[in-house]
Amino acid sequence: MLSKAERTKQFILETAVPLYNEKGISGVNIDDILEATKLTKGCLYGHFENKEDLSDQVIDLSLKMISDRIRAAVYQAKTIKGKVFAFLDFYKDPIETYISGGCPILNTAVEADDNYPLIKEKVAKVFRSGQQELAGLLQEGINIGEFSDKLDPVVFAFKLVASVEGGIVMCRVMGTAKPMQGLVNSLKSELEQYTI
Amino acid sequence: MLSKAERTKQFILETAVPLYNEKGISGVNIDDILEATKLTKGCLYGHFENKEDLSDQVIDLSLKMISDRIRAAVYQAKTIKGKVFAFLDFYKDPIETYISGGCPILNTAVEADDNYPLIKEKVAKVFRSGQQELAGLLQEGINIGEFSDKLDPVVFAFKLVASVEGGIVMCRVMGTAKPMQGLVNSLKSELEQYTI
DNA sequence: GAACAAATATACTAAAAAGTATATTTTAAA
DNA sequence: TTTAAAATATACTTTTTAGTATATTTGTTC
Repeated sequence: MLSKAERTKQFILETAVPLYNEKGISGVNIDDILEATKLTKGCLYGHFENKEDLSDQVIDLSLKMISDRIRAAVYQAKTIKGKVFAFLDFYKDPIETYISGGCPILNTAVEADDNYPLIKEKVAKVFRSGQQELAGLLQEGINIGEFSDKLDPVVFAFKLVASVEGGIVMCRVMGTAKPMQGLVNSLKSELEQYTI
Repeated sequence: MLSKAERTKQFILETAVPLYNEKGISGVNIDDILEATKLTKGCLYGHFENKEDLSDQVIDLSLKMISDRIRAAVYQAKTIKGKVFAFLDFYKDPIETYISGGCPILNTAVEADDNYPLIKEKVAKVFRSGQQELAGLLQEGINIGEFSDKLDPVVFAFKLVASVEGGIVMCRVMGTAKPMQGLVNSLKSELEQYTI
């Protein structure tokens, strides 16, 4: 069983995750977190050195949560095509996202890019490994004869992730999930073209 | 000729544009701008009511600058296909962007989404009109027989913008422009498939 | 080129945010 | 169930940032 302190720390991190995703690292302040958790400064600073330490751990958790969740969704499907479709279906509704505020990978990428080199590198790792897994999946599909070898796994994997991530932000800001359906369908039928 | 004051105000706005694009609205502070412009508070507050007013006008300028620039690039090309390709080529290098820090439309979208409803609506307008223009272009291509009517202009326009915007962020954070080339080529050959 | 208005600089105050010292409460092991 | 250590709350200080009052300088119009 977790100790009281461990549970409190986890509670702070989990409560902070959506706040950070919505407001961004520099947009969140300690008082926001104290209000959301109903805890006090003394308590919070007992678990984290300073705001940077907190931010760092919150982002770690956000990236882990979303990565795990996407992997779980993909894992469910049986065929390669099914797995790719599951990935695409994951963000079917870009308005009500798993973590409130959109995709924490992209949100963090945008903010970390020119401001937080360490966090930037973490996000890069997530993108790289996600990319690699998707590309590996597509390559496997080619190997077992599910897809034509005309399909470039690396390029298509990037296209899948980039368009979904961009689509989420666009839908959110325009206040409609509809374009996402069209996008996902288009990407699915693009893959269908390579299906043997 | 512009008055001294008008020139100073414009200078402040133009100097602030890349700062806002890199650091985000809540990441920029007044002192950053004073340092970059070598001006003083008295001067800055002579031109802007407060930080919100400044932010608002900086974002307006950023969105206008990037929109104008993309339109100009697209305008150059003669054929419809050429125009779409020009759009895709615009962000060939996502590292060294027109306005330092990536695409201000997407960057602003991410931050404004849950925090600045007025700015969010401005970004939405930019996305909507950009979308509409691209879709209109594609529709025109279908009308004049340049593209097959199998092409869904609205869906493909969204796909173009979403994938490019997502691609920019991913490339920036991973520190490589390469995947963008593959993406752009893939989108170009996708359009080629619909070319008669 | 004087003179007045407009623009800008200086030096300050106010507010917001981060961080800390210490008191109090709670947990959990003896 | 007592007690010492750990966790949390309170009340503060420090730092950072925004904003303002006023002095000074600079443009521009006659």
